[in-house]
Amino acid sequence: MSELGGNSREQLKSIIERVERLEEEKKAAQDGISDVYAEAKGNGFDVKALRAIVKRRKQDAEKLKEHEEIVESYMHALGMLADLPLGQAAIQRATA
Amino acid sequence: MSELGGNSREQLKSIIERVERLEEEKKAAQDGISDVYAEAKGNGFDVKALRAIVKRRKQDAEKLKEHEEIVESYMHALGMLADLPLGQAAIQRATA
Amino acid sequence: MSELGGNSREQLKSIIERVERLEEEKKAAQDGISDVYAEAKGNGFDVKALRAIVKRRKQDAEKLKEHEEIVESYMHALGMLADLPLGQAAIQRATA
Amino acid sequence: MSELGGNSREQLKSIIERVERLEEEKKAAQDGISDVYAEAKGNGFDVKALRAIVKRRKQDAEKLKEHEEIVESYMHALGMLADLPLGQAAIQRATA
DNA sequence: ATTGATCACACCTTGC
DNA sequence: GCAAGGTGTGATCAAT
Repeated sequence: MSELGGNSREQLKSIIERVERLEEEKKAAQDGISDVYAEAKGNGFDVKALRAIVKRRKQDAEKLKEHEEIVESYMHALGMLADLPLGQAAIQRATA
Repeated sequence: MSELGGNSREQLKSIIERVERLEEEKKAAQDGISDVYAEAKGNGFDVKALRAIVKRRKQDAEKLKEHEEIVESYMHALGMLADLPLGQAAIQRATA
Repeated sequence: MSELGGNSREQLKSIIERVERLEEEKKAAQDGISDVYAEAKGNGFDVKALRAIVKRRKQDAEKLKEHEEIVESYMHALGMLADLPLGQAAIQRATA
Repeated sequence: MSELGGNSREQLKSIIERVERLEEEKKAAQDGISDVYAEAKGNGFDVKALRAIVKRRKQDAEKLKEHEEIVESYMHALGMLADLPLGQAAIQRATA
């Protein structure tokens, strides 16, 4: 059967501790979210609608990011043209 | 259509901001976990085994026991599996 | 551009047909498995446990043993986990 | 610990047998696919290209199915008109 | 029922 | 050509 040397043993302990620490943080964040919604509900808000808003905003952010990456790639492709007048025009067309 | 007064509007803004802040923290924690495992893998650890350790430690002892008892009872009901094709094959391999 | 003679064309057709036929069979088998589990669930069986049984039986005994030895050695290297936060908590729960 | 009565025991055995039988079929199909490609390779075909063809044909089939479902829903929506002259015209427009 | 994470498997690619 | 590591896909699982 395989055995772990003292060095690996320390590493292992560190890994487990770090993961468990992070999982606690993750759970804390999730609990916080639940709390916020619970409080909102107590103040008369429609929690389902709130979740829908958050969801939509996240999707919007993703879409924006995606778009910016495309623009980015265009910019890069046009890179060597960027400081010339006609290059400027091309960039304008690509990002319009 | 329903409208929100200035007060509720402020509340709403606060709710969304708090949730989004917490979701960022949650994501950061998850990313951190992935990073730790990736690093561990780079150091030669068996990530699957690491996950098994964390899971085992997290798992409610009761629930785990329950699951294992069900599996156990099924195994028992199958008479140690000896009369099923794959069971035969497994036995062959084990005794080869 | 490369062209296929009549002979190769026939071969090609045969290859595609055979692969697609086999992929249909594969999918049918997968669907059948899902059906069996769904039916079992309807009869009150714990599907997760059933999957665990099948998995355990399928698993190469060697490989399973290997995995468990790694987990084992990790557990051992952690000195039975007693000095980690979640380990403490688990002990608390177990002895409550 | 939970025990299974004789009736359930029979059911359980049947479930496991059926699943394992289906998994064998699934594996046989997968192996057959690999064999076909291997044979094709031996006959000078580019396996990667063959896979691409099969993949594209599957995608096409899915797209077609999707399209037909939409048509189907239109047909259904127009259902009560289907046997009247003007209804026929509407269906033609919807499925064009 | 929906979503995100994990897992298993087949595939591809790189290095030898 | 093969073995090994990375990638992608489909299924399962957990949490919501």
